[in-house]
Amino acid sequence: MPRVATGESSLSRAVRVLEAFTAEEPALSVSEVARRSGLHVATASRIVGQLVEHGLLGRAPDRTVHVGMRMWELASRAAPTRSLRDAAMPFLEDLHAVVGHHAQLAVLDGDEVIFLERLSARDAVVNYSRIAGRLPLHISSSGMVLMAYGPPELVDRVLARPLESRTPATITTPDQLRAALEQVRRQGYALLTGHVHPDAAGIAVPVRNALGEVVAALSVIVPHDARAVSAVPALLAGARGIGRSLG
Amino acid sequence: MPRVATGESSLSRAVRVLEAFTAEEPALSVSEVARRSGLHVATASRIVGQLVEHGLLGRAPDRTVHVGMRMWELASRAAPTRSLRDAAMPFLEDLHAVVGHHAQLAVLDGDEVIFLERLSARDAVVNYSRIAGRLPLHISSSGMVLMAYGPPELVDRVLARPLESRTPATITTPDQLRAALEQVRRQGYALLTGHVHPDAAGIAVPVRNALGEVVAALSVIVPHDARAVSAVPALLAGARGIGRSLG
DNA sequence: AACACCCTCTCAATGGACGAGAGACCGTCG
DNA sequence: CGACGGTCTCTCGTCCATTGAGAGGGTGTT
Repeated sequence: MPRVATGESSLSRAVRVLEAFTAEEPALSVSEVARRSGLHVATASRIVGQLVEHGLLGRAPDRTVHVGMRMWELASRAAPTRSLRDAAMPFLEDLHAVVGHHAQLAVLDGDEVIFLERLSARDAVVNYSRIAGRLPLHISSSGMVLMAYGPPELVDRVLARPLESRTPATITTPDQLRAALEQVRRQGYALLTGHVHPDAAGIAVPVRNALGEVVAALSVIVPHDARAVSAVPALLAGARGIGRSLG
Repeated sequence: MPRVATGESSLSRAVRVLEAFTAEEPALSVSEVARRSGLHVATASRIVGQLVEHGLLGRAPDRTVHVGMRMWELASRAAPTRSLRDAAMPFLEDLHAVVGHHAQLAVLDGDEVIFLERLSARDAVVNYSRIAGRLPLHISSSGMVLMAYGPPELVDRVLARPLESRTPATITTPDQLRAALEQVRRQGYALLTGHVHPDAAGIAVPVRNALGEVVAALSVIVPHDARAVSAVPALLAGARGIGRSLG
């Protein structure tokens, strides 16, 4: 198309532009967008201009660009997990009210957990997960549940790459992982203490639909102490409620 | 570009494809996408294919297409209203727990209300609003609040077009609207009974940031009876809390 | 078997997208 | 002040990605 052939569709470039925006830096200059997306500044400027026209991006008075309302609207109104979220919300609220701290709903996407919803108390322990945020499967209790009840080849894929370590407590060897998954299946829940953060414990249970398939993980993050495990019954009850609501 | 000139950017076509998906019909065939977006089937097929490759759309085993996880992820992780939603969530939960039925957070977008979040009880009265759904300003209590405290020209723009009517109680004349807005400003809250649905009452209050600017509306939908107005203090308290959290 | 869909591939033609460069603008520093 | 480094957008010639028609293969219904 230009002097230098690229062999790439113009739609890909637009997606690269959209991918430049993160939770940490939701507002970028055009130059910054160009840098992150690896596009020529003029190209980035043009694409950003078009996306702004369509409302997928928005432009602030200081000329910085951010994800637009329309983008959020299009993605949210027809989100693939809308029915799951709707079914889960009341139970997530109850769980949060009873257990406090963080209550979360997560699903499997690719070989990672993605968090659909999170309710947090103001004085809660630290939590690195965010809504629409991802974590490696072996780092989070939700991920352990999804792995334990997921397709067998999933574990193989996860083990095909080195297990990223975040804290000294992180599972790092295949044997540890397989043993931990076996324990999850035996217990019916996953309890990870200090795997994300030294002072936090994550507890997750599977959410099953009417067919008994595990479609999500319901979890809480609480302080790492002896009472942590007492959240399990509330989690199990919530997961059953969600499953029933899924119809 | 082809035999027939269009004068339209190819990115526009991709956006048209994305806009084909709605909350009512989140899964479409390629032909249906083509019909809704006004594109040639071959073109729709190609664009859908590309969007699926990038994860913005997903394809089910039955070949129908739906909005993809990645689309939701990109839109949600850097959503323009993320900080507002995060600040509001705890108060929305409390409000919902106390008042029951529906508790909602909405902002102004264009000349419409768009709902950012909604917590609903299982046995709640009907409610037509959805998350990422829109309503005309004069139809919802949230819209009335946003109009009452919004820029003056907003009311003019709304009145420039005929006021759509949903139920016999809907405000339909400019005089009614201006009087109602004046009342909202006097009272500090908007109470709409039977404007969305005969048996439902909507009550909304403004959410102000540290500068005193109205940035959102906090509202509840409750059964239309004498106790409805008793939700006002809880709403006002919640709105103040959200404003303080916005920092 | 005929029909009515559906989807994707191929194809030639062409117009929209490309990157370089220039110009406009801003704020800062010496 | 003027030079400078930074931003962003516009123009422009080149040219390849994009386009719609049509074909071909598939599926499900009549």
